[in-house]
Amino acid sequence: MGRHKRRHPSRERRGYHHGDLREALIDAALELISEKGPAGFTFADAARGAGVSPAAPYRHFRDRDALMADIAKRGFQSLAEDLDAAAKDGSPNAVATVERIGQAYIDFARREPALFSAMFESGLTSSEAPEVKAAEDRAFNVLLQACEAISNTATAAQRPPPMMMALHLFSLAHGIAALYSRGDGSRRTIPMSPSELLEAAVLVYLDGLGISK
Amino acid sequence: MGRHKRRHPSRERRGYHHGDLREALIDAALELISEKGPAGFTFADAARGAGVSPAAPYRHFRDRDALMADIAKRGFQSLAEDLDAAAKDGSPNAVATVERIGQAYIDFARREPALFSAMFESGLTSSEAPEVKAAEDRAFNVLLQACEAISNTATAAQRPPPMMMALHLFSLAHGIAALYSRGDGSRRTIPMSPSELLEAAVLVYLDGLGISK
DNA sequence: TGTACATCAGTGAACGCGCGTTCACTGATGTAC
DNA sequence: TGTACATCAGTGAACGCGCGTTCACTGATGTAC
Repeated sequence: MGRHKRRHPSRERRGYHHGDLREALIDAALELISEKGPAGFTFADAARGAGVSPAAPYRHFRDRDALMADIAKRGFQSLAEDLDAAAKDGSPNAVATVERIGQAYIDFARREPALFSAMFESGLTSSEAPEVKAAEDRAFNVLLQACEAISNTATAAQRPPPMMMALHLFSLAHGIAALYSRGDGSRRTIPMSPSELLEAAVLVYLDGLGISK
Repeated sequence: MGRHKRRHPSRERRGYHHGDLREALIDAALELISEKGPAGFTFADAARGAGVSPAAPYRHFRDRDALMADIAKRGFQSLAEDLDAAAKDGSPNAVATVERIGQAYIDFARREPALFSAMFESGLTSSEAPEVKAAEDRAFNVLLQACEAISNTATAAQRPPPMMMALHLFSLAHGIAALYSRGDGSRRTIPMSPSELLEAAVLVYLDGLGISK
């Protein structure tokens, strides 16, 4: 795979020092997650993938869980950036903005299945990894703000609670992403594209709230 | 936890033969999954949990994956039964039926987090485990049939495609279940109950399709 | 009812293996003067 | 520019451990006659 961006794609290991082992370990771990799932690799595997001795990772991460937490945190940061870019991209109107955010969400799962499973299926709890939780909250808030914008433009009589809207849309996008969009072996096939499925769902949902383009 | 039903709760191991080791291994595995996630136990752990030697499980399962697949299959069978019971329970009208099916889905995730993660996050692919896929399809079809019933009662002009409806509602319920309802450490907290969240979402969605009670 | 035998479902010892982790070490790099 | 030294980021050997898996075995159970 190696589809995720590497910081130094052309840098080869030459000499005693690696140069950027931290990044190399993360890349190696993501590659292994792509192949065998979030539980499918060991600390020693990551070291091997980065071409260093099994003791080297301890210079950068306390243990395997710390490496996983770092990956999950980066995943949520990257997702937050994607959602934010979608939120700011053009914006003919608030409904289109919400649509784009949802599409960015399922697209992220398609492009980065290893990050996606590290974020949601690695068994980290938010109390163990508060930084991960913070990054996740940032991603959610992009959607929440878009929902607030919609709510504010609605007539007072039918103004939907933004938090509820955001939770509904987040759940919907997450469900489609996890079941039908993720770009790995656990994706289920359906007789339409995940993108079309999401688009239709969001339109129906917003229509149900009395909001239309 | 051991909250799942045991076949022989009172049967103690006494003597050379276990009596029902297959069930005991599954129970032990679910307990371990509850504690440490779907990747958090070994074949030997399951044997220990059932109180037998590490070689004993080989009489009943080819390997750890076979045990996991059996658990996932039972999970989907159990889910299908729950959804089916919800579909047949009372049914004042089709909308209420769909509501009950959704509630049964998130309730399953709450009650059986170990099964839920074994079903969706164990890394089994449908090609590796066709029986698991078949059981999952049975669960989905309960929802699909309820959607067909709704679609048939709608006026011809606004008759929604049942498959699309079912995929939307399944995704929504799955997203809420996975993020907010599951009864284990990876549940996120939100300022309302998952049940209320789902109820509101289904009502809004069906309203968007032009369907109301 | 008794006996001989087949089958089933366990045991427990053994094996090779790879893991996580530590340790004293050393090569490479940066910096003060 | 050169040199001495501190720090950094690796090595590689070692350890104890538990895993997956196999094997010949044996206790328990069922059945034919």
